[in-house]
Amino acid sequence: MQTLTEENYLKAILKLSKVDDKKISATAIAEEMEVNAASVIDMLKKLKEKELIAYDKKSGAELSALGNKLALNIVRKHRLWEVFLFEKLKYSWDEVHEMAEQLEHIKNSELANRLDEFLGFPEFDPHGDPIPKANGAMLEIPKILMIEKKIGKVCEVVAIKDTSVDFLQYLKQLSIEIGTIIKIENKVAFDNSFIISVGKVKSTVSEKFAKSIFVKL
Amino acid sequence: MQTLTEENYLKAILKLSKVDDKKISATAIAEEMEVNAASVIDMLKKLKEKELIAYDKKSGAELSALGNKLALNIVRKHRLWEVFLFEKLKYSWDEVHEMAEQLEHIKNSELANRLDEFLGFPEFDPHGDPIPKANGAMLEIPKILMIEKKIGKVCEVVAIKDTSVDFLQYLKQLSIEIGTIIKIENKVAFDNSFIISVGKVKSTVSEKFAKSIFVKL
DNA sequence: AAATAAAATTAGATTATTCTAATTTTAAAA
DNA sequence: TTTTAAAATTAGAATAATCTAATTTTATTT
Repeated sequence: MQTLTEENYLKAILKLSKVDDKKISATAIAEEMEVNAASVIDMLKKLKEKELIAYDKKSGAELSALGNKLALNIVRKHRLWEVFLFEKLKYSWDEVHEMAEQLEHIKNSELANRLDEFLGFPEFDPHGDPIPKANGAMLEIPKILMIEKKIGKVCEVVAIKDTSVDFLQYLKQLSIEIGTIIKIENKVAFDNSFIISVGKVKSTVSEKFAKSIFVKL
Repeated sequence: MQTLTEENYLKAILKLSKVDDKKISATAIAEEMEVNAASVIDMLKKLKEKELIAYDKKSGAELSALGNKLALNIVRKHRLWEVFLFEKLKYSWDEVHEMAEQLEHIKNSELANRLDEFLGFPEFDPHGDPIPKANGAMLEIPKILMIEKKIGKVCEVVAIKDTSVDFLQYLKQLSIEIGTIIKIENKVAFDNSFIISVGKVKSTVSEKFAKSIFVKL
């Protein structure tokens, strides 16, 4: 059985392993989790002891088969709870993450599956991220960052890369949600900002914005 | 903000305050929570510091107005989550308590009310215990222990006093749940056991059993 | 290769909660 | 009232997770 803290480390390592192929250093984990690198080293030792990860300073941290399974299951629970909060309790998408961070650690071997069934086996969470199945399978849909889209293209929002409350609230203000159709009206060469239209409303958004949102390929 | 542990102490003190008018001693709390009395003393100091309880060895522990409110809210969340697990996720009543012990500590100011609304404002949890309202009000229905009922009486189960997994599973086996009608067929003077019938099935149950189940007054 | 920067690690301290093993208080019984 | 038992308390240690402040390794630049 893992503690809540161990689970959070496993989740962070899983997350970092998806970003790119860079080695997962203690420093990277420390930054991701906003803790001190010294704390990370201690925990990596512990997780290695428990055979949930492999770790040496040369190649960094890597989840073992078991560690990967556990981490995926936490992500599964996190995203299922998000769907519950969003669909059933009518929370907005900028509110669900924080609660799901707590709910994902509730222990019961059947809970994820019961919740999954109750929710009608959803494929995606409210931010468009795929929900891992019980066996760890995850449906990935072809998507690219909005920044890759050319001027004049019309695209559909399928996922949000930056799920911070600030960004999600900004999106809500712009009436952008999963499924929204956005047209790339123009790009400003000066600062790489984008002029987009959502319905009949035109807005100018930053380069950072265009890198934070996924659209259908 | 209270830690999970502090919340559990408050809950225990609330529970003990309902049992009878005996003073709530450190020892009583230690027994209820299955921890060492020394640990209890430390925590009582802390809760007193935070003005969540009053405590001195002479009169024991007592919840402050704030402490009472917090404790009631935990009970409220516990029982609402139990209803969710029972009604929506189809867990059986002997399974819900343990998960609700975890879920009751999820932090979000609106959560209890959202859950309450989603569940249709239930009055009782799966064990027949009343669910405190947002303002702390709690509907108590007139009930007595089955042991008080005379031979020949027919009574309706309205709540379970002993909600241990062992007892709940035993009840499930006897097809007894909230709302079940039980007839007191006879009592055995020798050991105070009860001969009861549930539907067409007669069973003999112990005195302990008859003291562990509430029926409508 | 020497200098510098970045990353990893160790040592030692801190906080929250718990424990055991005394010790002190209080209450109950003889 | 002395004795005994129960309850409360203190002191000191343990565990999990964290931190700061070195120190050591490794990598990068000149």
